[in-house]
Amino acid sequence: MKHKATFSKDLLKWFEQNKRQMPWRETKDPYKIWLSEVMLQQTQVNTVRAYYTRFIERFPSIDILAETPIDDVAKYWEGLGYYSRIRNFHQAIRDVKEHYNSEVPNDPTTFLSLKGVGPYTQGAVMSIAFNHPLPAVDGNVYRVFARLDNDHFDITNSKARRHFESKVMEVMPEAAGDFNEALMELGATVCTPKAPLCMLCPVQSHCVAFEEGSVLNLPVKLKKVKKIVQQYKVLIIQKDGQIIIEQRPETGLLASMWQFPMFEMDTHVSDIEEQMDMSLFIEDTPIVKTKHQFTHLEWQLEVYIAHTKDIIPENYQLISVEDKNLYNFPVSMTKIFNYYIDNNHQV
DNA sequence: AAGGCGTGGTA
DNA sequence: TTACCAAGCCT
Repeated sequence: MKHKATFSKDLLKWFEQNKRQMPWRETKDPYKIWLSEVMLQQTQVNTVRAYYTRFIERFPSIDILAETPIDDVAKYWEGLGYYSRIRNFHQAIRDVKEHYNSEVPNDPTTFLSLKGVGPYTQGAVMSIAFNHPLPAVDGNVYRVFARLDNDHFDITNSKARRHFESKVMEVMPEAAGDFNEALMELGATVCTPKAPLCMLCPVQSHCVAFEEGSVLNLPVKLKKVKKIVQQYKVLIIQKDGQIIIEQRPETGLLASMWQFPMFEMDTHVSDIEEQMDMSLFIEDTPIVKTKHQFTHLEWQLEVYIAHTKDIIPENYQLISVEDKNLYNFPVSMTKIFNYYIDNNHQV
């Protein structure tokens, strides 16, 4: 970010003048602030408002909540989603009554140990209620700092939270709670994911992504692609002291590379013989089972020794083990080849 | 450490 | 319709 020295002051000034009214901003009660933070996890402000008000009217204090059975409490969470939140919160509140004299612990480490309190909730409650100088990094903060610093760090990476926490701490002012709230408020109302209001942004002059025109590309969030599992039988077919290989198609996965003939796991021997136009004797048990990982899929391979006396069709190649360096094999096949040699399965 | 957990809103 | 997003945490 640019002008690091004045960033926090500019943001706080904007927040003073633009913060939205919310029920939980009308109190300094740590219990109520905590409740609001739990409700706001993965849930938008407009959804939370009504739930928060009803909940606090019914359970205005830690003692009252702690003394109510969980099933009665859970009724006040119906429709809000992520229901483990209320079970964990209720358990935590009972712990607070039991072990901390019904007062929210004014100690970040103790507070973090409570059920349902993670790094975000710890930072948010401790800074807003007690002004501890801790970061409270949520999705908004990822986005705001990724843009301020034109930072292309992948936010799905497990190291992302710590990465952005350190950025927050570099500019953390004395008013920690207000600053954390201001960052989230900015992300929720101005520095939004799809249609950010950069022309209204109070820290536009600090924003490198705005300068570079990369705002809409940030933050970087790599797509999670489900790995497809493919299971194959791999045949090492022996004939007259040599073995059979084939070349893969010119396009696609492992284009034009060589491999042992392989067939989907549930292919019957008769179908294999028909496809290869050869008669085969395939041994009953695989000599080895291996896995091979690609970016987007996984091969699970069972390797079988087979024998034939037939003429080899033209689309196959009969080679000697010593000639394997003359052909281009992917790692998966090289491993099988080496296993085959090292374990004396040769003819 | 990657997946599961809920619901409502938006493009 | 589908995909993605929204103040995360637990296992």
